[in-house]
Amino acid sequence: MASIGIKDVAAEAGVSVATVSRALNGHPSVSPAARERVLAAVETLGYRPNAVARSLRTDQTRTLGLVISDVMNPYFTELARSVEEEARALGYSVIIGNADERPDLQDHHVTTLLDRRIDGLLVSPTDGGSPRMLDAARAGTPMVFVDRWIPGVDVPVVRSDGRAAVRDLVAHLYGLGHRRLAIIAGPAATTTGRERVDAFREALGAYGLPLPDAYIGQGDFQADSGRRVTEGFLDLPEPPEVVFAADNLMALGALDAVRARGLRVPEDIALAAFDDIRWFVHTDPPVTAIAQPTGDLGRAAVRALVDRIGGRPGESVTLPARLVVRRSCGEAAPQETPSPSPVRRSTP
Amino acid sequence: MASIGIKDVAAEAGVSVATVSRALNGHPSVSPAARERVLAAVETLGYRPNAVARSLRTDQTRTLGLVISDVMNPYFTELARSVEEEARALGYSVIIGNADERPDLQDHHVTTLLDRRIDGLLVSPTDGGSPRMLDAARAGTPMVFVDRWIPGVDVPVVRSDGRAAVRDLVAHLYGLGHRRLAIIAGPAATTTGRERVDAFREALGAYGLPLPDAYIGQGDFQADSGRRVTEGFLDLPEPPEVVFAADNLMALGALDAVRARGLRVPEDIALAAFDDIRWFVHTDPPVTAIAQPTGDLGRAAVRALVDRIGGRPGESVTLPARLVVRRSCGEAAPQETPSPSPVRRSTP
DNA sequence: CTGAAAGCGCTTACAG
DNA sequence: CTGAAAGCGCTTACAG
Repeated sequence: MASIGIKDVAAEAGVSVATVSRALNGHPSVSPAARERVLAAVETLGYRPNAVARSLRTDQTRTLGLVISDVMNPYFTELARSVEEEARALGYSVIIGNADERPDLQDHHVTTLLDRRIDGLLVSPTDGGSPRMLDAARAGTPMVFVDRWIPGVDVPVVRSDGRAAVRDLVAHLYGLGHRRLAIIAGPAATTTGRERVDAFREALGAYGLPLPDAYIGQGDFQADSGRRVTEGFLDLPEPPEVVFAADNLMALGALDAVRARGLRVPEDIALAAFDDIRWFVHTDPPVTAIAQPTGDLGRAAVRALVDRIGGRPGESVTLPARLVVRRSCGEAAPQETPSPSPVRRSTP
Repeated sequence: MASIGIKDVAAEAGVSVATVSRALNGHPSVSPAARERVLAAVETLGYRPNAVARSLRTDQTRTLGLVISDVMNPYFTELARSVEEEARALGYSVIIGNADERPDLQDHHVTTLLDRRIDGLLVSPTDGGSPRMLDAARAGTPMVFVDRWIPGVDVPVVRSDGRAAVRDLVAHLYGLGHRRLAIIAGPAATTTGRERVDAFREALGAYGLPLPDAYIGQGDFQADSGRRVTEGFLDLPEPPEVVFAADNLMALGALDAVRARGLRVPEDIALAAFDDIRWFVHTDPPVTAIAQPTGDLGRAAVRALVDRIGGRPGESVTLPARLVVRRSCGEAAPQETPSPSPVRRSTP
């Protein structure tokens, strides 16, 4: 049952295991004849090198770890996908750890990944970081933060800046006549959780609008919290006219809550969300959202990490997000054509 | 820079590496005193065992490979999540390979996973299977198919049977007065691609309804194909009254196409989908769909695989899917309350 | 260009 | 209960 190894290949080809290894790794000093016999032996035996053994010997696994807050969030799903694509293009595999917004799970995955000796770690921290993660960063484990980061830790950060887009959003809302604006915030332990509130407050300030505590609902980036917070808003003596959800899942929850009360968007209450997803085009009504350049973020993060692994600096990247106006805040937006498809047929 | 190893711990604790290993692996024959000193040394040194070395030695990685057709498909995202959860509960990690419905990518991932010596492979095949995958199955690599499978390969299959739900769907559509029903099919190379068409045809047959070729559009389970096929349907001299998309992504594409033509669902054309997702509650209109017990599938698949790894048989499981009627096929369905939340507050 | 040999960090019979 | 030693499957100086 023992699977066939390099020794079997060597025997079959009539050379030493050293020569087999060299031939397989494209080492220059291998005679064409030897190389040919090795390749033939590999073929007839169906030999496949054992990556575990190779990793132990070379001290590199050609594997990247990606710890994200929540795979079920379409934003992170897309991020994970672009990370895997770029990694594959650069010759790496990626192992995803889903923290589910839980610090304990995040720590579990960081530990597991480190134990497996991944070459580098990409993380979108759920909190301020566990000791294990902080230690790893300090110890020099190649690491980069994506989307969210931990202040004070010397690690490149690849993220998008939503400030300008949030300003655009507030301008849009103000222009529509809305004055009582509320936000469903993400966890204060996350940078994105804090920043989106700050940006929102700042933008409101520019219009002389306040952001009272009652209009800041504490969510956790998951749908249930969006529902709960929205119910709270609706119970207020003076409910807000607009709810801005700091991510798309909480917007889903908000939609649930509004619908459960038999209310309508945007007639009874307007809704906007951070993170754009394809379904927002087809929701009732289509949801105004702030879109991040997700694929670019994932790719840039991988490049930065691979740079670090290679001993190069690894640059931090900040990309702008942009506002996509639809109908959930009132007033008809221009008809949106679905995103163009490469195989799009022109039909009459 | 060499990270600290078992030798360092042994030195610190004043014992041999064998004792350190035994203490750490909970081997019974270790004196309490020795165990204590080892644990203390581990603590002060911050030692973490090297999983790569351990795997080489024990010939097990405690890792499962999961090759799925498309992570961006919410159905598979949820499947992946439940797989990871159950695997973690059983002490395994999982590495996900995203085939993106491409046989070549699927093969890439199967190869990479096998090279890494995962203990078992979970796959939802994109096609009839590459030689590598078939060989692995034949060679006895613990393996189980989830959702899709390959006929003739002796591997347990964990999937859901949608036949009854498709019959319910057709009954629903027929009851609504629809007679011209079309389907956007998945790739014929996949079992689910074929089965859903068969089930649909069979159910139509029970009502004496035909399924003409013109009403079978060939999709690939991705959104663009849903759009393309739907455009084709709409261009027909006699377009169908209902479009049934064999997965949720193609339903998205169908929605795009219908909207781009300025038509409305269900007034101009009805829509139903295989695979239910949370957003279908909030789309315009809410989409009638067939829901699979996704989480149960993922968990059952992991259990079957772990059984195989342990030398046990590993049982095939078939779970029923069920129809969720909403408004996309016409006639108002009863108001749907969002799924109950554990933290749901009762509000006035 | 090629081979013998050491060694990566562990685990585990084998003795004691 | 404990240690010395072999060995998992590779890669890579070191000689030749």
